[in-house]
Amino acid sequence: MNQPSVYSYSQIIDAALELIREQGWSAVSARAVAKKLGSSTMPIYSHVRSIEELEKELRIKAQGLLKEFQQRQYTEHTLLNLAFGYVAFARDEKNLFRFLYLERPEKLNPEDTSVMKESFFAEFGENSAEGKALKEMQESGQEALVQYTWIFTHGLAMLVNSGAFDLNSDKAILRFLMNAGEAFYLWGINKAGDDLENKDD
Amino acid sequence: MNQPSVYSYSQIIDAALELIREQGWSAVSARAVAKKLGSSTMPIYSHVRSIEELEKELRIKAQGLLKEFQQRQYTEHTLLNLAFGYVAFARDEKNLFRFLYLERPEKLNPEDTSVMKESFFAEFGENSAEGKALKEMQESGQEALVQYTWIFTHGLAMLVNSGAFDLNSDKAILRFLMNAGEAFYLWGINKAGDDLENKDD
DNA sequence: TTGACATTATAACTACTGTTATATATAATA
DNA sequence: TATTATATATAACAGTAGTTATAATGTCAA
Repeated sequence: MNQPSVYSYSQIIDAALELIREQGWSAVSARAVAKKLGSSTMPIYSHVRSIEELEKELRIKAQGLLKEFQQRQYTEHTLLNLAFGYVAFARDEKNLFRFLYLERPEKLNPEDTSVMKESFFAEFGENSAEGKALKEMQESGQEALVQYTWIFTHGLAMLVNSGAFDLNSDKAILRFLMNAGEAFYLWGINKAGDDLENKDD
Repeated sequence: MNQPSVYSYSQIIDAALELIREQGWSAVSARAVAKKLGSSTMPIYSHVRSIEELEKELRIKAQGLLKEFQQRQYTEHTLLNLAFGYVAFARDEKNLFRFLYLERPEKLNPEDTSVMKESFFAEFGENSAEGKALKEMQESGQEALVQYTWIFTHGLAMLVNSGAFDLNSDKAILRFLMNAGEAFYLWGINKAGDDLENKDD
């Protein structure tokens, strides 16, 4: 009794995402997506209530792509993979990264840090000497260690994204991350539960 | 032979800047500035060729405000003052910071790092033991040290700006910065001119 | 084949933008 | 005082945005 839609939901999302990739979020409009799709604006509005809703869907899709970057096995270290994936995404998908975190940011979900913490301990298991030392750190010290790594990773990603740092080679990025991580780690061991615990005042 | 203008250049800039402060760059338009000024759009165009030029002027003005933040003497340490001022600006002038570095970024001027490096050495003068140790580091090691500090500062500023970290107290910000700086510094001393020098491959 | 209905295209509405042409008012000069 | 240059206001132009009313199209069911 009806007619099959010729433009699918995913076609629309993909077209819009491609627009962000190529020209950034500011290039996304109902008409621009339609043009990319070779249609009028109507198919878009039949799959999505508004442009605002389209934006939400695009954010979900983009976050999925980021997740892919972060879940690849660049190294043996889970935490390092997460951090490197984040920076590589900022470098290789400049407009998507800008869309997610710079131009149209929403509140950073609290998971971001807790996930990093988990994988951090998954990495430094009970085998390594580092793992043992880490376990002896206070809870607050552990959290702080992950926080510091996260802050540094975020900073590096922004600067690489903006072009302030031109890190074409993956090795260079990895070295930055490893060096910083090592610095924080060693510092944390020495200061374990010392300066770290009195966090707010 | 002419009439004194009732709306001055600085009045216009200030009105526009206030708009950014309150509602972000996206709220700035010829008509919006005029409304804030209680005038028509004409006085704006008599002082400024276009909105694009207005944006340039606003960026200069905003950068001046950032500089003020960075030049205050929060502590004894010049580098720490620079870093803290940057983060405090990101926290206290959210929309101005977003205007400068997030929404409408331009290429980061290379000075940013070189300035930090200079003040870094001005701080750790020849008096302190740290200063001496620092001098013994290779040139590349010194640069890296400043880079790492800069990256961390940038990351912290972004996260504080976005609300991911809610650091109301100056002390908390200072502790983050000092801890990270100390970690990098100690790490740099140990590794002096070791891993640090082979920077790109 | 015909009727009903979903999908799509066209075009319009409203609201906003930067910019400018025109008109008005005002103050300094002759 | 009359003239003239300038500042400002009003209003318009062209372009864009989101959204939607209307019309055309095509497909399925009877």
